[in-house]
Amino acid sequence: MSRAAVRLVDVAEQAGVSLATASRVLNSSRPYGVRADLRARVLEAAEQLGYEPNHHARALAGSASMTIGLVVHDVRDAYFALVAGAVVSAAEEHGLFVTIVNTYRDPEQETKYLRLLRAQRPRAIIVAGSGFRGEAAEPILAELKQFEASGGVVVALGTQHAGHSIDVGNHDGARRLAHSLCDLGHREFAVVTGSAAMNTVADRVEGFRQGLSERGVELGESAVHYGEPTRETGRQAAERFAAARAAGAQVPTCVFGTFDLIAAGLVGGLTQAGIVVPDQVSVAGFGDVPPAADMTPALTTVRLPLEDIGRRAVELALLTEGDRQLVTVEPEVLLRQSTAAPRER
Amino acid sequence: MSRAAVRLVDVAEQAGVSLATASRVLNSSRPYGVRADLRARVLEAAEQLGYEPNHHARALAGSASMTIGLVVHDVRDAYFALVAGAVVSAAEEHGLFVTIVNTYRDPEQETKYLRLLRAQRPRAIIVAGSGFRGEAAEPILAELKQFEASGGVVVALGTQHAGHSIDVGNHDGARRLAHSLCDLGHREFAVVTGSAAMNTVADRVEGFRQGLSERGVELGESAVHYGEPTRETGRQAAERFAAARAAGAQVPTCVFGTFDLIAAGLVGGLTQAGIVVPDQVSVAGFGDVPPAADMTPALTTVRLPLEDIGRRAVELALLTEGDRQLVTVEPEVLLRQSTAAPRER
DNA sequence: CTGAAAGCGCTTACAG
DNA sequence: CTGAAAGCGCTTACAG
Repeated sequence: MSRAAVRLVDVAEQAGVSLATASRVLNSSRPYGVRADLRARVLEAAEQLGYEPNHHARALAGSASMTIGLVVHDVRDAYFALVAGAVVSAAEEHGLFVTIVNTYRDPEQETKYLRLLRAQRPRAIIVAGSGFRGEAAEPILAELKQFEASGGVVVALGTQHAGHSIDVGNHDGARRLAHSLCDLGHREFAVVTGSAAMNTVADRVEGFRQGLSERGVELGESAVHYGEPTRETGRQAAERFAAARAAGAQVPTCVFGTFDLIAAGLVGGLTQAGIVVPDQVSVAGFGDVPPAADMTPALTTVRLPLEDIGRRAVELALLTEGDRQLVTVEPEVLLRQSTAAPRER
Repeated sequence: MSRAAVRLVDVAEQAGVSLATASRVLNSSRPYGVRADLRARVLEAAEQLGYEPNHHARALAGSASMTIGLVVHDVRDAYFALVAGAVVSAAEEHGLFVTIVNTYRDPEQETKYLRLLRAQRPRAIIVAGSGFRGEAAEPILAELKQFEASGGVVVALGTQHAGHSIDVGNHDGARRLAHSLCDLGHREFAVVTGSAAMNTVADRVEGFRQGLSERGVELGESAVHYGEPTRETGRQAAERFAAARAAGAQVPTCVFGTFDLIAAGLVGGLTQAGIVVPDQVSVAGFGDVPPAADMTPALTTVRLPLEDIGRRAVELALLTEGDRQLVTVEPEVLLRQSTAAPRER
């Protein structure tokens, strides 16, 4: 119960061996390093003293860092919470720790925290944010490159910043969803989505458009409504649809909210306006965030295999050499009660 | 673009000053430490080289660690995601990083990760789990004490393991909820909750019981149903109530699910069994987890001021001396559509 | 197989 | 105000 933490010297002393020997035992490097009796004495001493090696010293002395940096927009967001959970679980299996930073969808914050993260000298940085396009992405990319240049590994989810990347299935998932909806009989669609500057948004919209196109349906640019990835955006869009409908305008039979939250807002807004989902309009989301299955009606959506993604991300993070990898995963379309065949008119 | 990261010597060299001087400038300690021109040169060199100090070296050399350990049951859980988000935000404001570990509601895991966390030498450990009672808690407590003995600070949420603690309001929130429900006219209650071994459960049940008692209503032990904090537990309980009701048994007019998820299951199960909420039975939850407000009917629940809790936790984590603190926060009862005055019989 | 010693990148008394 | 030097707790060639 001394004021300071137990050090390796303390262990070595108690075991009656040199520092080097104690270190070798505790690092379980090669199997035949240390004589059995010495090994036993060291282990016992460590156990007895409750010794826990100082990671800082370890990292400084050259052994690989035990931490992984995880960059998300906000852990409070269900999607990122699931990603974070998967990464933390996978990391724990490898004895690694995960340090989380929130960037709040702000490129400047992202750059700043990436830089601060470098100071921690994590073994790898996993960028789970949706990334940005164009100019905003440049300083971020620069930070990532510098991290790589100093020996760190970068894993990007859903985008190809730098380093390894995992295609989480935004494009492919939206494409498959489009197929399913067309197969249900829909031909007139609208899309309500987040900011065009986000990769996630662009990927989902493009994937959806491609999927429709493969079924012979064109999605015009005017059918895509950009906003924030929030319930409110969905609700407002719903009100506009309802108004247009009341005014006798031609209205889509199916609306795709590219985030479950948007879709939830759409369902709420339409219902409130007296439009029955899915009888009059079908609504689909993306993400399969927990409440999606429990909404009324249960939300048709796309599930990304987040657990799988987390595991793969950590595996890539552990790679010490070799070429950049590009991993793909299989998204899954979940047809539930918020979509149905369109009514004849 | 050398292979290794930029070091302080590199900066000092480029600025033409000694290591010590460079260090002083970059640590912005006392304002009048270094001559202005030297200071400027150091700053410029650092900027130019993209220097970011090595935290490991810093920590080893004696400056306070920049990381906080956060122990949760599972970040995927909405409650913990919100807590984690709040802690990460607050930490970022102080330039600190948060390392998250998941314990999966398992005392052994918790002990293990607490121990591994010690190796990271974080400045503080915030234990956000609901904690355990009795024997299971002992090794956890021992780890925490050892961490404190070696100079770390411990902050416990919702329980008083060791170190500072924040009473997150489980007891008080449930107590206030009981008042509100009694004021609505209810006199017959049932409680559906998680495992009795969890502090959260015990606190909420006890608080609820006390609140009722203060309104002259007694809650018998047989009216409390223990299970898991899941939707399924709620659903099953609902089925039992429905069966009892169909059999003509006396049934409570109001059921309190001590977790929103349980309450959601209760509402779902009751509705499915043809019992209308709140007309026939009122249901209340606890937590105000995001979907709560958007359920149909919207769920009456208790909101804990998680943002506030996160901020206070980080403040306590930063305390370097002084007595243990016990912080209290103000939970809020949110009366929504899932509760109403009981129907006369 | 084992130990003495150098070195990782910083900070901080201690001299000047 | 500034610099040379010791030391933080480890790991790892290098000798033995």
